[in-house]
Amino acid sequence: MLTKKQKNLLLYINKKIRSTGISPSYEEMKDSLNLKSKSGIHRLISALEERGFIKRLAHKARALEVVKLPENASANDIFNTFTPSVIKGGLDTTPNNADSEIPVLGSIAAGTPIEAIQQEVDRVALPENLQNNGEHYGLKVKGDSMIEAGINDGDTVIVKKTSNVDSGQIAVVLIDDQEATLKRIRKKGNTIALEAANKKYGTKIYAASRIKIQGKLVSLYRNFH
Amino acid sequence: MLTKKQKNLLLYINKKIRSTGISPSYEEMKDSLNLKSKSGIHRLISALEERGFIKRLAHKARALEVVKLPENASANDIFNTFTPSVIKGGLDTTPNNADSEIPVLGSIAAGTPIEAIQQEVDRVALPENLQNNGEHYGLKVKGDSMIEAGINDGDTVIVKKTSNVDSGQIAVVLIDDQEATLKRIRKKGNTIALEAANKKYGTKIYAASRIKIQGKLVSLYRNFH
DNA sequence: TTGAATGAGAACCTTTGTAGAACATATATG
DNA sequence: CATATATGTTCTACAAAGGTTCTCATTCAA
Repeated sequence: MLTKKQKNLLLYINKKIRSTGISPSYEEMKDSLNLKSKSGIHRLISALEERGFIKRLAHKARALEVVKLPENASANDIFNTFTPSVIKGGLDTTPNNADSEIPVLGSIAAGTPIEAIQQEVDRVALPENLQNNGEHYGLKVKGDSMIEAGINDGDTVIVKKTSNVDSGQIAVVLIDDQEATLKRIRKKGNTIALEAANKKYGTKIYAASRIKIQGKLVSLYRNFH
Repeated sequence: MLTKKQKNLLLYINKKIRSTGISPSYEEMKDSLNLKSKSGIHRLISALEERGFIKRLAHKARALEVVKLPENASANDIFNTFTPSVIKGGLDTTPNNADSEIPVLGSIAAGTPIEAIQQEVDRVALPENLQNNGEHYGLKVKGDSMIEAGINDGDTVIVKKTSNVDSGQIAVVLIDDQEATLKRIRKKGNTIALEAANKKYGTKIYAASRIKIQGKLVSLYRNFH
């Protein structure tokens, strides 16, 4: 349904809105696509609107809204150019189980501002046994702070949205509404300890009021190349 | 409802859109079906539209949308018309999940006789980006010999059936047709070294003739409780 | 031979890139 | 609050590249 340019612009607009809450201007979009004239953007915007991907208020500044995203918004460029040499035995027929996919929201690590992880960077399939069992989202892991728990830099973790996480489990937490991190939590009275799984990083203890538990680690996914 | 060509084209379009988010052009579709002229594609597209499988915006570039897929697609149908390199028209998302699942064959570790891993113990969903890319199977990992590569006891690894594994990659190998193991391989002349990722276990070197490479590690799943 | 599937390529339309004028909206300042 | 200025949006125009549609000729298998 979309050309490459249209898709790139759509992803840029989406990213901009999700990370800043403000629509980009034509000027900004022009720069982001390395164009030298704004009129190209205008046509792309019109094409996106025509195809139902965005809505806009005509003649209003920065008044764009993303309605839907393209089927696959991630960097599967490798897959695109690769021609399989082995044929799989059984074909699958396929409906469309977009419903069983969850968004991968971005990278998480100590110090990541929460805004930075609101942006969808990929989509992964949600394993069947987790479907119908609450809302989930994916996060890309950055850094090695959980490496001794077998969670490596670049892994995708699947997190169940809940604030109900037992002491000793691994959770995504938000500290002071500021930074998001993936750590093992220990509840001790009115405090919560965040334990890294790497001797290089220590355990930090916070007042429970400073910590918001965003979700519980339920699954992990890694690709090898 | 559909001819072979129509079905294959439909599968190709679907795959392209789902994997890249961008509709293919007539030129690209022409190449994928090994046709020499775009006019054939035009006729196929019209037929697909007439039958309600796709929608398009007339006179717009790359403006196709897949509405539904054929009931079933067998490997034979594809073999007959596609050249293997393009095959797999691939459907990717899958309707009935059974088709997008792969067997988990049992546990693998040093010492496991090959028979022991022929038995299916579970099924897992195959991530979408791997679905059109060869035959895969899952294995439960037993033991800690790869722990420094972030592969823990109890993890499920997804393995692509192939004997084409580069030196330095992690593979499932069969030693003397007897035992199966998951190790990093290093090819050195006429020998193959199997490296564990755990200081407790050493590297073993075998004559290449004793080793059969069963597959390549492509992905890993873990569940937390 | 006959009909369906293929092939070539011209004709036509869309997309993209360029530039800049015209007009509307937001923001700053007296 | 009025207005100037800056920032944004919409439009026209032109050129080149890329895509789509069409007609007609050819091939191929039954």
